[in-house]
Amino acid sequence: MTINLKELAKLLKLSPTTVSRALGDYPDVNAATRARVKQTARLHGYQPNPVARRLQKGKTETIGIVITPEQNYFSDTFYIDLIAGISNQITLAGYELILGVASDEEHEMQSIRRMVEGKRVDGMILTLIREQDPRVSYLLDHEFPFVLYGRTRESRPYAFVDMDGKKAFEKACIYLSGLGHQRIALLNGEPGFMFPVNCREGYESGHSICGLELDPNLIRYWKHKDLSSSSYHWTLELFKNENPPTAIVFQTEVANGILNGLQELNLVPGRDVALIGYDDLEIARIHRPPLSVLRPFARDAGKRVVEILLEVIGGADPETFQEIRDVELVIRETSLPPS
Amino acid sequence: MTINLKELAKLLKLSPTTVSRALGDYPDVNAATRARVKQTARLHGYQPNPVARRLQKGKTETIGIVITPEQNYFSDTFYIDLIAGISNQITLAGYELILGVASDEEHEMQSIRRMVEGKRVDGMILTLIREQDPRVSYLLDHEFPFVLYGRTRESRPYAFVDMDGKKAFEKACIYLSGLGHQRIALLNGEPGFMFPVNCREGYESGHSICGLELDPNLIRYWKHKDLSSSSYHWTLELFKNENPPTAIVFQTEVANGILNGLQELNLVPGRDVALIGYDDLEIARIHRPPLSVLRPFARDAGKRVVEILLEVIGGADPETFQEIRDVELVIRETSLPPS
DNA sequence: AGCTCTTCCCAAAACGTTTTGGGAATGGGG
DNA sequence: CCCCATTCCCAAAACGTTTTGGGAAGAGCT
Repeated sequence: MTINLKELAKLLKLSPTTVSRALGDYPDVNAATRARVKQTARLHGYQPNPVARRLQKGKTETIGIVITPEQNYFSDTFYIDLIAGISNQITLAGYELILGVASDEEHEMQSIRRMVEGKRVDGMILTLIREQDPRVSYLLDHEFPFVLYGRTRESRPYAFVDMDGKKAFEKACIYLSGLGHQRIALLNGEPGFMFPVNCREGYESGHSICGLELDPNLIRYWKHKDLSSSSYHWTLELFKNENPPTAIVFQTEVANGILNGLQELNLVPGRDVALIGYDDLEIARIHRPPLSVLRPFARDAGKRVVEILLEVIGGADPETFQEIRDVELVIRETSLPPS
Repeated sequence: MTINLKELAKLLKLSPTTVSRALGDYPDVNAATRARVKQTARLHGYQPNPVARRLQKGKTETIGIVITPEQNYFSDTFYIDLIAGISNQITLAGYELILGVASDEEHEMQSIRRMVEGKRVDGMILTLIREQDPRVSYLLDHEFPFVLYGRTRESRPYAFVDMDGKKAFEKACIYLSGLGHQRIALLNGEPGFMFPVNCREGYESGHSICGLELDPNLIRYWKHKDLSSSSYHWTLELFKNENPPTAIVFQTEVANGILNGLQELNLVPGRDVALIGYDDLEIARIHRPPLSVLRPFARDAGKRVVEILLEVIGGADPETFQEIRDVELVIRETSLPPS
């Protein structure tokens, strides 16, 4: 049904070589023949067989990503946007995106090994980065091209795109402090991951910039595994404090837990407690009152990750691609002065 | 760094043919040599280059799926489980899953054409099926292997795995009717998709079984595009009715909108209005009170979809693979008798 | 010894591209 | 008229497998 190069060449009374080179816009083929080739190629809907092409080129033209839903990926629509951005850009480059799904760290590593050692991909994208991340060491050890969405603690140079979580939480604290809040709680992500580390740094530097006192009782960590129940739990705990917070900063993915907690306590978001979440998820927009948020641009970041990965695959120095992107503070109705 | 077949053969002082056949467990190679081959293959970490293998075999050993986040895929964790199940089974079979992300129907079709006509996959999996689905016609026209997760209106035979949405909503209505509810509302999915059609059928047959009267005012449709706001809106509308419902059945993905609506109206879920959602999403479990739900098993369904697709790719008759799976009714705290 | 049957192995072809390394015309300059 | 560029094309090799179609050696039988 579908035509291949040899048949197309026979049709055109040309050699496969010339047809291939015509389609590849090589300069050593006559403009007229090139046009003729392209014309009939289009006519017959010829598309080079990607498998044959990959074998010859020694490239898979494929990049891999492994997700771990159990670690609460997709309930966070932020990651969907990221993957959408990645996928778009990959398609634009004529590449393929292969997806692995792993239930835990062990399977995740297994999936990566399969892709890398099985020569199934030319490069990898990593997300949900941990402070000590075995995936990063593995890929560095194997000198395999990769880009992180996020950062890790690793002395060897590598490419990454990350959101400036530190500055984001700094901004939030400064803004809240400006409104008069003095007791700001941080409901932070699971320890072990890198992002919460940055959040905490920003939280602390924000406090120090504004001359606010840090109270360890106001910092709590939820768990990926039971996102909502742990954030609910810690919200209740925060207000058992003899000197409870007047504001909370957090990642929007746990908004539900926090809001449930506040409702339980008969505290009205915005009026009784100021809230600023990181990530502009749907819940932030549809909640009454709508939540103030810190907004990263995931789709754009996904695009950038792919651009960089393709450069790295092409042999560019990873160290030259380390981008930390700004995050916007969007004021809605849950960031008012303390009552 | 990695060894290939020819090198391995040279090491073993055997021909590539024999090595290949030894690894492939062909009977025409001596048991002792087979063992020796496998041993050294393992020792050197030999893995056949999948690209070369695919070229020779004329199979991509890859299957494709295209998702449309804008049509609210992943915010519904049900689909994550589905993809997880699919991915697991695909990996088990030694296949690859390539993922396309499309923003609308046009790009979706484009992505499918690329996979099919570009010979990038051996088969496709389709989800979020519409009543008239151009993807299905396209694949049937091209005699390309595929399996639907869901059903469509199409006279030609095809393979599918679907949840019994009809029986699910029938069950829900019968249960509610048994509790004494007489005014049951249906907040249904977007028209044009097949699933809501089944839901409605079940809703209606449930009513007819119980001898309940159908009131068209109690059936409303939300939109994928603004899931939460449209379901919020229709919840408010339902109670403007002079004879408002005492129960609502719906898809759990719109639970947030409904719960917000009820809160606005000062109606307590469970006490003032009974609720049964389709899909056991996290929100159903963490909400106070926890929501009664209809629970399909997505992970298992994903596994089955892949099994069937591999059969169909292998040449099996698609018509013999049409599975409609039961859905369990899980009673929690929002399905009490009317007050 | 001659014949057939197993058993075990292999050379060569094939999959569909792209790349390499020319080579045959043509045209222009001397 | 000869030589050298330039232009345009192509045959063959290569990518790394699997499959095809034997073939050699040895065993068993008459």
